[in-house]
Amino acid sequence: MSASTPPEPQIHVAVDMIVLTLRDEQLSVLLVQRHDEPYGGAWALPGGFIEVGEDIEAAAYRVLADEASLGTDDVYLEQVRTFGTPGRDPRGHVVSVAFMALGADLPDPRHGDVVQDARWWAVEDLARVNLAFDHGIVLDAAIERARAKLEYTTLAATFLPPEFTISQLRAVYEKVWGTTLDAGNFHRKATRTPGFLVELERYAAPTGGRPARLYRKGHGSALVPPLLRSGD
Amino acid sequence: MSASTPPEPQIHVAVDMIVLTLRDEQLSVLLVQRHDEPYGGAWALPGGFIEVGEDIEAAAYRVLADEASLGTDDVYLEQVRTFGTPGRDPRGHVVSVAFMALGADLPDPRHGDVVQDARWWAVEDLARVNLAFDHGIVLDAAIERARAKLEYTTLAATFLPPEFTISQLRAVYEKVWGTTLDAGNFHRKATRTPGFLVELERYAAPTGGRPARLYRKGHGSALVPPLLRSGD
DNA sequence: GCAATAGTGTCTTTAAGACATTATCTT
DNA sequence: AAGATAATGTCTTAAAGACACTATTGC
Repeated sequence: MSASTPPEPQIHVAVDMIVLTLRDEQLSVLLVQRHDEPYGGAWALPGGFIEVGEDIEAAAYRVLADEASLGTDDVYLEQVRTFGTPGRDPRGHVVSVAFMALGADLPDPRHGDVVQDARWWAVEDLARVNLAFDHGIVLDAAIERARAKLEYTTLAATFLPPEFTISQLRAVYEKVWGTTLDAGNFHRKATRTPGFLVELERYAAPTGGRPARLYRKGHGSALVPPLLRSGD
Repeated sequence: MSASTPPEPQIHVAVDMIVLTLRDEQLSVLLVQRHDEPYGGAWALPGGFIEVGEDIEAAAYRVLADEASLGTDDVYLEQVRTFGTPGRDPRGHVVSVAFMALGADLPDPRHGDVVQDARWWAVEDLARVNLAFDHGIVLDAAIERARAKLEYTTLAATFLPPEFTISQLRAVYEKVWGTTLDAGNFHRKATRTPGFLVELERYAAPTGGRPARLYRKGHGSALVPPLLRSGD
């Protein structure tokens, strides 16, 4: 274990990545286990310091590549908020720009060079996880952002492969929101909202029932009127 | 945040304030005129560097006090986004956290110690203004955030004094969105949305017509279902 | 045939859009 | 009284909720 550095008279800028995907029907987030102090043994969001002259988004993609083996095309990336309360990192004043990264069925993290232990955690199970720094708050902000954006954008499709069925799309909403939705009403909403979906002439392999038509994400980004959670 | 050691040459962290209010029936933003290079003579968002050990929000309030004579209770403050493209400030690598600050009928800026020239600009007239740095982009992001938040939150009331009429509230929407709304339908929406308004037993001084009932902001923060711009 | 999944149709309810109408003030 | 502004009411339309029903597969 390396000797702890004394706090320098400098503000450091970092990125924290909240990588979300659906795995085994569960909304899951990628966490890495810390081996150094502070918070040795605790789980943390993948992150890293921004270098001088480096763009914030570029740093975010760099961390995704280094710590999650994810490329630019694998995820949708969006800034969530910047956290900079002085005491949040005991080593010094660290200002962190939080990003959420959403992707379809992302792979298990490779162990190796940079990261020792990294794994997906179901959001549902996070109460049992000891999170480093203020990462619990950061995580909550990102998850709430993702949940809210499903309401008024077409972002749900980023959790799915390029071609998908309406049932899969509905499952995204249900898993991310933790609710159930009426299949018929959801079908109507999804197919009649302009720009949401592009109907294909192909069908998914049947799974013990009528084969489902395949769709692709449409070009629209807004869902007007929105699809509200409130209705349950 | 977990991996590498921070680099030597510094990244500076700043806050940029987008202070919005309604003045003379127009959505307006506070800008300060620069006297130093770079961008000497151009107009810029009020802003300042964060000091080591200083909270980001605290820095935002400090800038509001110094450059706009505004206190904590005068405005609603919300983080918008963080801008950090390396070339945005020719003097070095500056990462700026943008905040929007919304207030009711904010006063003219005092000239003096810190700021030489500061004034309110109608958002409508901004096309004619030479803006420093990337402040045009920052400003656009904040204005769009404010416009969007009127749709699904009760934020419109922050542009008004504690007690206000429904017509004044409607005017907020109309001026911020640049649209007109049906008075009757807006009245229905405002009064029947739970948590939006608290009805008072008092009336505004009549202005050549039936006196308008006074309302106070309710405790709700969300507007469900939202009040969409699309309808115009 | 039956169970399972996908998709459509129908009725009801909610809420918005487009007004007309009434209420209460100033002049 | 006329004009202005505020508030309410009514009719229509859009869209969601709550289903029932049909369609197409595997077994």
